[in-house]
Amino acid sequence: MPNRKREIPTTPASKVPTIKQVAERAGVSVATVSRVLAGKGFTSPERVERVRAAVQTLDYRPNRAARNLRTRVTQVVGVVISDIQNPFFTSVVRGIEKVLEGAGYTLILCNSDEEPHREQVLLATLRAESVAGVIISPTRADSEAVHQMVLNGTPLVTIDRTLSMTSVDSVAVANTQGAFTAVNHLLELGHKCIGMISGPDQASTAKERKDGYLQALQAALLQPCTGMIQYGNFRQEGGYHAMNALLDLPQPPTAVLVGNNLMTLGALQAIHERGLAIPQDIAIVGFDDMSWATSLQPPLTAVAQPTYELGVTAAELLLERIHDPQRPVRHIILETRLIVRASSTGQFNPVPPQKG
Amino acid sequence: MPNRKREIPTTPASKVPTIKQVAERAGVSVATVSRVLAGKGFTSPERVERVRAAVQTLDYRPNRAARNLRTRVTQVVGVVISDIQNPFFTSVVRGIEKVLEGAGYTLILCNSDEEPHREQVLLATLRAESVAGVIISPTRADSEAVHQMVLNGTPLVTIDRTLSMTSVDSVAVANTQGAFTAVNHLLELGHKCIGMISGPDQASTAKERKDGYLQALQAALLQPCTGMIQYGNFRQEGGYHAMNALLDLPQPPTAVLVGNNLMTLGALQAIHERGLAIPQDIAIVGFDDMSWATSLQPPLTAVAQPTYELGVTAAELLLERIHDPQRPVRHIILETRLIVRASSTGQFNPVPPQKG
DNA sequence: CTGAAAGCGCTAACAC
DNA sequence: GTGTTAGCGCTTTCAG
Repeated sequence: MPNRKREIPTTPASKVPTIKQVAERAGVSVATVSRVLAGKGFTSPERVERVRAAVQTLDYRPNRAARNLRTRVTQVVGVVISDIQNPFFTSVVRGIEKVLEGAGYTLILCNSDEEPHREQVLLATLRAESVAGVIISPTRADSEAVHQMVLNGTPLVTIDRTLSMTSVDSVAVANTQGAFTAVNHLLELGHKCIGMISGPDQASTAKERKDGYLQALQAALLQPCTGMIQYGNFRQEGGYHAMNALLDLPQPPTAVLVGNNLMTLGALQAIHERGLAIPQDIAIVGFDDMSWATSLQPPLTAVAQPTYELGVTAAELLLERIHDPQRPVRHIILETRLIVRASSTGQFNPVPPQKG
Repeated sequence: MPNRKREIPTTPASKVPTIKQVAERAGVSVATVSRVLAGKGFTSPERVERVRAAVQTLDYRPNRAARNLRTRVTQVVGVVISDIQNPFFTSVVRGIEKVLEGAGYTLILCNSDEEPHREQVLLATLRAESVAGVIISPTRADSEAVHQMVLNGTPLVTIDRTLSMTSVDSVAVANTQGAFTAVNHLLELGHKCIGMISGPDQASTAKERKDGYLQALQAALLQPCTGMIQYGNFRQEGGYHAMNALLDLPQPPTAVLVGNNLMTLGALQAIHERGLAIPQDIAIVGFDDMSWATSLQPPLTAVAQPTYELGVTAAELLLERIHDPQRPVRHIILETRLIVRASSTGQFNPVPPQKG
C-alpha cells in the first residue's frame, strides 16, 4: 500500500488552515478569532458560535511556533532525571505527566546520567526550546548549571534531591526518617550488627539516608563497626560490590539496609552467589519499594517512597510557579512508609534458640 | 538566598540576543549571519570569522520558534510507547535518545498506556507540535490514528510492534524465532508438558511469540494440552493470574514460557506463594532479559531482546526517512538470544530417578 | 558573495 | 465589541 509518497511537498501548505482562513470563513477578523480561542475579552455569542463552527469544519489548530514566537512562552516543560531506566524515576515521571497533561503541557524528558556536564548541556537545550519550566533531579547539590537556570528566571523545581546554595521550590522525601524507621525495625528484630550500603555523599538523598541509619544506631546506643558502611554508585553493580565487601568483613553484619532500589538488586545477587539464606543468614531492607519486591523469594522488606505523588507535587509546584513567579519559595517533604515482608522478618534468630 | 525574584519581567527581552544583534556586532547583514550559521552558500572566510566571534561573545542561540515558523520544520521527534514503567521500553528509549541527540534532535516521550484513544490524543498533540517525525509502538496492529499520521505525511517508524494495513518503516524483534528457541531449550531438557503465558493477540509481538511456542511443540510432534496457553495483559498482575490458572490445571505444566518481562514477575510471585521450587517443580523461561534476572533465586533463563539496538535502529530509520521521504519502506528484524540460567536448568528431573 | 526586504502565523495594542 | 496593524526572530528569494 504505497499510500504515503505524494502529498508531502505540495499539499501541506495549502492544507493546514491558518487563523486567517478561519476568520474569513466565520466572517470576522483574525483578532476576534484569536480572542475567542483564548477566551479573552468579550465577544458576542453569535460571533463566538460562527468562529467555533469555522474552527470545527476546518479542523483548525493554532500554529504553536507562531504563538510561541509572539508570546515568548511555550507550553512545554523539561524534566531532567538522572536515570530513565530506574523505576523510581519512571514512576515519578508518570506523576508529572498526569498533572502536566491535564494542564495542556507537553513534556520533554532528559537523562543526565548523573553527569554534571550532561546536565549542563541538557539545560542549555531546554533553554533553546524556551521551555516554560523545568523539573530536575540535580546531579549535585551545588550544581552550577541549575543555579544559572534559576538566576536566569526559568521556573524550576527540584525533585527527590535538593540544592544547597540555591533557593528554589523543591519536593523531596523524608529520607532520614525513612532510614531511621527501617533500621529501628531491624533493631527491634534483635539485630545488633547492621550494615548499610549507601550512595555517594554528593547526592543529598544518600547523605540523608545514611544520617537516618546513624541516628537510629545512636538512639540504640550502638556504634557502627568499621566497614559497616559501604558505598555504591546507586547502580546494581555498586550494590553488588558493596555487599561483597560487607560479607568479607571479619564480622559481617546480620542485617543490611540498602540505599536504593538498584543497589538492592546487586546486593541480592551477591548474597545468592554465596548461598546465604535471607533472612536467616542476613536480613535485607531496601530503600524504595519496587514491583519486583513481591516476586523475590523471600519478598523484600522496603522503605516505600511516594514516587507518583512526588511527581504530581513537583508538577503542581511548577505550574504554580509559572503562574506566579513572585510566590514564596516552598519546600515539600513527603513521608515514606516501611513495608515489612519476609526478607527482614521470617525465621531470623539473632540468638540461637538455646533457652527454649 | 533570594536570588531569583527580580530580573524576570525586565531583563530577559533585552538579554537574549537575536540574529540582528549578532549582525550588528559582526558588521554584516542578518542574511549573512543566517547563512554562516546554516553553513549554506559561500561567505568570505573573514566575515565568517567575524560572525563566529560575535556569536561567541553574545552567547547567541537561534530562536527555535522563529526558525520553525519560517521553515515549517522542527527538530523534535515524538516517541509513543505503551508503558514508560516497563524497562524494555526505557532501554529502547535510551537507544533512540542516543542517536537523536547526536543529530541535534529533541525528544518528546509519551505514554499510550495501551489505550487506542490515548494514542490518538497523543498523536494529535505531536502533530500540533509539528514534530519532525514519530517513533511509535502502536497499541493495535490496525491503529487508525497511526494510519492517519502516516497518510498525513509525517515520517514515522514503528518499533517492537508492526502495523497490519499500513506500509511504513519498522523495527521489530524475531519474536517467533525467540520463542521457538526457548521452547526447544525446554524440550531438550526433557519437558513434555510446557505451558505458555501469552499477551493479548492484538499485539503482534504476543501473537508471534505464541506462534513460536506452537511451532516448537509441533516440530516435536507434541500438542499443547487444553489450558496450556493462558493470557495476560502484559502486566504483572496478568502474569500472576495466568500462572495460577496454569497451576490449577488437573495436570499442570512442568515448564512455562512467559510472554514478557512484567508477566514473569507476576508468574514468579504465584509460584512462590504456592511454595513451589524452581526449576524442580516448575521451570521458567521469561521473554526479555531484565536487570533483576540475575538477582532472582534461581537466576532467570530469558530470551534477551536487543532493546537498545532496537531504539538505535528505529531512530536511524526515522532520520533517514525525514531526510528522504521517497526512500523505499524498510522492515528490520533483530534477532534474540537465549540466556540460559538456573531457572530452567538446575536439578530438574523430568522422570523421577527410578532407574539409577 | 552580500544585503534588503518580504513574510511564516499569531497576539496585543490601538483605534473605531 | 470589533477590526487594523505592527511586529516576534528567522530564512530566503531577489537584486546588485
